[in-house]
Amino acid sequence: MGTGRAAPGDATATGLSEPPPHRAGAGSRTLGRMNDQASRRPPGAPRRRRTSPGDARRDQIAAVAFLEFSEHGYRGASLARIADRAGLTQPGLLHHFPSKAALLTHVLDERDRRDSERVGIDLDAEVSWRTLLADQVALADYNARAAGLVQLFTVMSAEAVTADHPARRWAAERYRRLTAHAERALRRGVADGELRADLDVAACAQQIFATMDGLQLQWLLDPDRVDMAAAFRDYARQLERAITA
Amino acid sequence: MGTGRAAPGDATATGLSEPPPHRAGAGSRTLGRMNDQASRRPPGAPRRRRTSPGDARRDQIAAVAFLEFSEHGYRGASLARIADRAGLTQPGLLHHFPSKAALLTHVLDERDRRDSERVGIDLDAEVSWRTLLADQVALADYNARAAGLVQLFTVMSAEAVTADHPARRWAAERYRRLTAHAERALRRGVADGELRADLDVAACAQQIFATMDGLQLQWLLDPDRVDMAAAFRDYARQLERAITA
DNA sequence: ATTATCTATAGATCTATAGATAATGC
DNA sequence: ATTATCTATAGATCTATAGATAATGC
Repeated sequence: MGTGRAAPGDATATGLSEPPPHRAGAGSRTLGRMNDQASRRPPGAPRRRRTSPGDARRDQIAAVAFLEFSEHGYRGASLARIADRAGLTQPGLLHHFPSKAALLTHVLDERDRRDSERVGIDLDAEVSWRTLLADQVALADYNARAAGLVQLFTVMSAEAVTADHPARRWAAERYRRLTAHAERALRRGVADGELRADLDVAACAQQIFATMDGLQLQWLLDPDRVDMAAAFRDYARQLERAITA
Repeated sequence: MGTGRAAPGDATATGLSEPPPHRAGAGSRTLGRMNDQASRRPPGAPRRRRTSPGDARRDQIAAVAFLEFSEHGYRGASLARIADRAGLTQPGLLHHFPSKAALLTHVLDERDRRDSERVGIDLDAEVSWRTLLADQVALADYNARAAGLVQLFTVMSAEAVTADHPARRWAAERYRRLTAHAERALRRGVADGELRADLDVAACAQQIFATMDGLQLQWLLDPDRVDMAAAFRDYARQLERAITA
């Protein structure tokens, strides 16, 4: 917060080295990380032990960056402030990540990767439409206790539509994966005769995540007025009533 | 775009002096504008004609600012660039608006005010639940042809949750008005026996605007894949099926 | 007299690079 | 030898203010 150098343990002390957990839709293991050169070893380089001191530092920086990006957005975030909170100088930070954009994509990819492990949602799995809805309801419950994570995704997704934003591809790709997953589940429900034959599968898939994300936004703006988890649960019930054959 | 001074007619030439139209929920006439000191005359000052040259300049600046804020967000927008596109210098711009934050709140308030005239939605009117849904469906159709306006609202609403954002109050207040309007309509439907007695009115009201805004975001990120108007129309049909008694 | 606009500038930022120095790992 | 970190700094920004000059309105 101040201008002075923070103690190295700063982020950890605030409980930030392992920030909140999950969020809407989780990530798939297959999508592959974006362009995060800094994390790749040169091909012929000697294989070092799984967790080098450098990796730990990177994780610490990423944990602080997660907070900064969620609190200020990408454009409002400052590398100097992130470095300060992580206990090093701003050029010191850029030794670990080549640029601000690379740091953001690392944070987002890492979130996708970890969240897919933590929450039990695998976007590549084939699930029934009931499982799909139950998973998303459970996710809404979970997210209601992870405001920081919800805020990161909400702010980044919307900021991503602005000009030359480094998260643009990430955001578009994320919705493509989420809706594809939902479409498969809904299509199977139609094929099995459980869901109405005239169901617009694409539109319905888009609605599910639209409702989730829209409720998250209203909740972030006014947590006392909006019970996100309850509202989404109510939506899931309505949806079931409307689409079953 | 370039660094050189733009010709005074620049914004007008690009058709910007009267930017897009409408958007989600429209505004109410009653809410009162935020803190826009620059537009108030000192109490005892001589009343001048309705449209002074200064007001025209303000409108021109606001029209360009509208574009800049929607393209870059509040934090990514630059007063120098806005001034340039409006054909004056950056200190020249600050003669008309005391600060960047004041310029943003003026743009948002002005949008709310004009949109309530342009689109036929009055948030203070008492309407039936069928009218409410029909209005929102019509709005989605309308918005599908007003990407710039949708982008301004989408970006500002989400960016508003970040620390010390000048649109925070605006965004929170807007959802409060929108959901209050919807709740009244739904409550009447329940009272008249047209809607299910066990309907969760608050949750349902939140869902309607959540779905609208969530679809708008997906559409902005991937306009070819997402047919926002169709998806919302589909949602409205499902909702009707689910909530009628 | 008031309003609009300009130049000049203060005072803070910002990201990224260059190059030196210290620490660490085989 | 490699990795981590620092100081110093380039080169662009940014918003906002001070104060001068031009244009406009009664």
